[in-house]
Amino acid sequence: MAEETKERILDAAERLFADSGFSATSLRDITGEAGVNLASVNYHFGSKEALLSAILDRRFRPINDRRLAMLDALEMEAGERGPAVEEIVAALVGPPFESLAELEHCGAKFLKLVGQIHSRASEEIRVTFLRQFDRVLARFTAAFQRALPELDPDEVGQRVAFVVGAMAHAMTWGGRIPFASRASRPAGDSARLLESLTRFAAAGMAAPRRDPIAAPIPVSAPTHVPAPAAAAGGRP
Amino acid sequence: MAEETKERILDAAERLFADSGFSATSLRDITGEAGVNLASVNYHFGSKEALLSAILDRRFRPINDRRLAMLDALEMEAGERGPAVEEIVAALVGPPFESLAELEHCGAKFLKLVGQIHSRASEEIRVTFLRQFDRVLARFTAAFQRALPELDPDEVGQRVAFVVGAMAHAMTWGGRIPFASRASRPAGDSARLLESLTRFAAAGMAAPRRDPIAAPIPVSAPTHVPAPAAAAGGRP
DNA sequence: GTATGCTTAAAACGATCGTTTGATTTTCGC
DNA sequence: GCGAAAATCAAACGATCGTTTTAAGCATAC
Repeated sequence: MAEETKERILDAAERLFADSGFSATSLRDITGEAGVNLASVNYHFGSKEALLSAILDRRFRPINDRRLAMLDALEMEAGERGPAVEEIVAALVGPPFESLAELEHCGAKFLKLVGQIHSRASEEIRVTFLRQFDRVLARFTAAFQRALPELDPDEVGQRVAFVVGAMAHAMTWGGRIPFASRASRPAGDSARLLESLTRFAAAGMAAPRRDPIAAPIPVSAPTHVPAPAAAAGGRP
Repeated sequence: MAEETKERILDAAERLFADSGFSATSLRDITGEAGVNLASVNYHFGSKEALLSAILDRRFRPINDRRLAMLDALEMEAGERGPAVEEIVAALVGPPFESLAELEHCGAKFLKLVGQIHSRASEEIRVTFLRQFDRVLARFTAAFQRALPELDPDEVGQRVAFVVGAMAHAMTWGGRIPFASRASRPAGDSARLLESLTRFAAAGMAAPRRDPIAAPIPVSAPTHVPAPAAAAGGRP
């Protein structure tokens, strides 16, 4: 019954962390939900932070392994020229959604937790856990740079960050925007969401490079836009 | 000295919430940092949650006002045909970065906080605060749908969500990916980041629509990808 | 000068937090 | 069946949390 207790704790904590956040969830909430003793968490995991680390590791290890395996297969197949942008994007954003489909309702809670970790991670968690992302994203960034040789490498890195952000947001909110009205629209299944995200990310990654000569981009209309109300202390 | 105390609290709380999160930051941390009395928070704002609400409102109101003003100007200028995708994107993602530049170091902390709110917001905060985003994004989604008439409206909505995610991630992490190595690379100024984001988002928004007839997208190589280690309980 | 309204100060409140303790029960190789 | 190891349990620990209370400062209007 040892392993069962650990998994019950992991499941309950995963759901509660995703719903209420790490700091706002108490060990008593978790053990109460899991139906285990309060001291079990510290017995099996050592501390509350170590529990969070175990949650993230349990879900992300297979996802990242699969990402790298898919990238390996793509590069093996493409040979010298390297895989296309769309293929690399699919290898990056596909595995999390496959896991989501496999985990059914349970996985959805985990993806909400992922979104939190992306924005708020204590120093301890970041160094011990996100290290595996380091190697994943380093490899994917390199693959993108080879597929987009006309781009500045730093530009590629930034665009990878944009893809990660769009992916994290999509996983957290299911492709919807979490606002008051129309918040509960079904908006299609996750396969549809994955396809939209892949298409969006591939187009964004392959966007034309900044022309170093001509005007950069029509970033804002040349009309004068009246700064509204000059709130929050515009420069005096 | 009344207004000064309130602003000192707002500034300190904004920074601490961004660094450590809402739940992990105590009122004693805030008042200690601000150099004011502990009871001042409850006196001026009523509660800790109301303080967070005030922080978000102070920064976001001018940003959203400016977004809508820019969109107004664009639509006024473009006439019947409506503004182009790149222009709408610029009106959506530009104002937060302009505020970032104006606020100097102070604003950077706020943007980190924004990323947190995007993923972890209590029910109370969501309904009272995010309502203004509702009207902003409704208008921008409509503008995008007019600029991209060949796309399914739901598809446009999803892509807007992707843009929001990429933007939130970029604002939180400054266009870098928050991982162990190379975490402190300067990666250029915020103007460069804004331009990259705008170009990426515009290309993603204008991605070709899913062809309802042909094969959807080469989403994964047809080669067999060995599921690595079958970790985390592949289907038995 | 005194009264009044707003703001700050210091202290304490009850509650809840993560963690630890020590005893008890269960498990399992022998 | 026995004894050591593993696991669970109830209870408590010290600390810190958000909030409240009570008193003191300090202007301005009478």
